[in-house]
Amino acid sequence: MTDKRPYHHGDLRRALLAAAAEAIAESGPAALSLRDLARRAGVSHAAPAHHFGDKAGLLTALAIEGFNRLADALDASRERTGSLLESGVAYVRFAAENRAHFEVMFQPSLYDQDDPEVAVARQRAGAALSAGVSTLDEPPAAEDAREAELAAWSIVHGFATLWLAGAFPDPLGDDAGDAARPVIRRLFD
Amino acid sequence: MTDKRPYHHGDLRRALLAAAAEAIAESGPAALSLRDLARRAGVSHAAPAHHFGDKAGLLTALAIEGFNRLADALDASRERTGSLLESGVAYVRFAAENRAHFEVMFQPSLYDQDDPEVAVARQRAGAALSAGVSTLDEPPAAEDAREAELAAWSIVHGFATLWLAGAFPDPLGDDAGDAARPVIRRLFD
DNA sequence: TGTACATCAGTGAACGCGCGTTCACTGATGTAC
DNA sequence: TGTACATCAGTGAACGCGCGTTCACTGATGTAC
Repeated sequence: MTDKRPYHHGDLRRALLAAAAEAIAESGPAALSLRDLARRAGVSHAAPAHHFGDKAGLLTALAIEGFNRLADALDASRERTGSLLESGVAYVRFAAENRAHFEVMFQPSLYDQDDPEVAVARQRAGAALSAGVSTLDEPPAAEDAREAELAAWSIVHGFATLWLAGAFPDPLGDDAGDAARPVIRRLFD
Repeated sequence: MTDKRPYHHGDLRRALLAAAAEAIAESGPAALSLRDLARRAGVSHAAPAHHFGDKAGLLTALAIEGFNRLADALDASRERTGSLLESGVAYVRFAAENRAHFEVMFQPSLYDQDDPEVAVARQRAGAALSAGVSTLDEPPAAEDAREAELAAWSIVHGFATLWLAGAFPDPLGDDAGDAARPVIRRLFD
C-alpha cells in the first residue's frame, strides 16, 4: 500500500484515453474536462495538455482508436464467419462495448476531422463494412451495391444508436449483438 | 426602427424554445447555456429560469415538442399515402428538418425522462410508427411484428443519424427523405 | 565506470472567463368592487 | 369609470465554481564522450 507515485507516470497517454472513455460513458463527450481526466489519472491538471494539446486533440485520438477497433472487429468477424449478417452483429456489439468511442466517432464536430490518421482509420472501417456486403449469397449488381451498403449500414447503426439511447421500450436481453441478429436478418430475406 | 422593447416579451417561452433549437443546431445540446438563450431572445440572463427552471426543464419542453411533431409528421404521412415506406421517409425528413429536437429526444440523459408529458408524447410517436407497420401489403405474423417494427425503426433511425452526422462519404442530394427512399425500400423487397 | 548535458514528463500557482443560481426589485397586467 | 390590490414577467447586481490556458519550474531519463 505504498503511495509512492513515481514522478513519471509511465503510460499517461494511454491512461488518459482510458479515463476519457470512462468519463464519456458516464456523462457524454461534451461534459468531458481535461481537469477531470487528470484527477482520474492521478496527475496534475496541466499534464493532459502535454499529450493532447487540448480537448479536441484528445477526442481525435479517441476517434482514431475507435475507427481502428471497429475495423478490427469487422475484419475478425468476416474472417471467422464470412457472413454479412455477423458483420452487422459485430458492428452492434462494438457500439455496445465501446460506447464512448462510438459516440465520439459519429460526432465529428468534437474532433479534428481533417486529421490524416482519422481519415485513414475511417477508411479502414468503411472498407471493412463494404467487404462484408460482397459476402452476400447474391451480391447485388454494381448499381445496387451502394444502396445495399447504405441499407446495411443504416440498420445496424440505427439499432446500435437506439440500443445505446435506451430507446427500445421492451427489454431485449443483455447482449446487443444477439438482440440485433433477428432484426438485421429481416433485411436479407 | 424603434428599439423600444416592451417590458414584457409577450411570447418569451416560445422564443426561448426557438432560440434553443437554433443554438443546438449550431453547437449541440451540451453546449447550450441559458445565458446564451437569453442573449438571443434579447432578455436578461435570469429570465429563462422563470419559464423552465433550469436547463433540463427547457430540454424537457423541447423533447415534448419534438415527439409531438414527429407523431404529427408520421400520422400525416400515413393518412396521405398509407405506405410504411413513406412513413419511413417522413421519419428521416423530420430528423433532417428538426435536427435539434431529434438530437435531444434521443439523449434522454439531457432531460427529465419521467416527466408525464414526455411519456405521453413519446407513446404518441411510438404508436404512429407501429401503425405504419400494419399498412404493409403482407403484415407480418404477430410474433414477427415486433421484429419488423424494430427493423423499420432501426433503418430509418440509422439513416437519419448518419445523415445528420455527415457520415455518408458521397453526396446524396439535398433532400434526406428522397435520399433515404431507395435505401429503406430494400427492407421491404 | 563516470560525468556532463540535453530532452522529456509532469508540477503548481496564477489568470481570466462564462456559467448557474439567488434575491430583492420594478414594470405591466388582470381582476374585484 | 375609477380605484385598489394581487399576480405575474422580467431585471440587474452579486456570489461562488469549475474550467482552459499559460509559464517558470523541477524531477527523471537517455545519450555522448
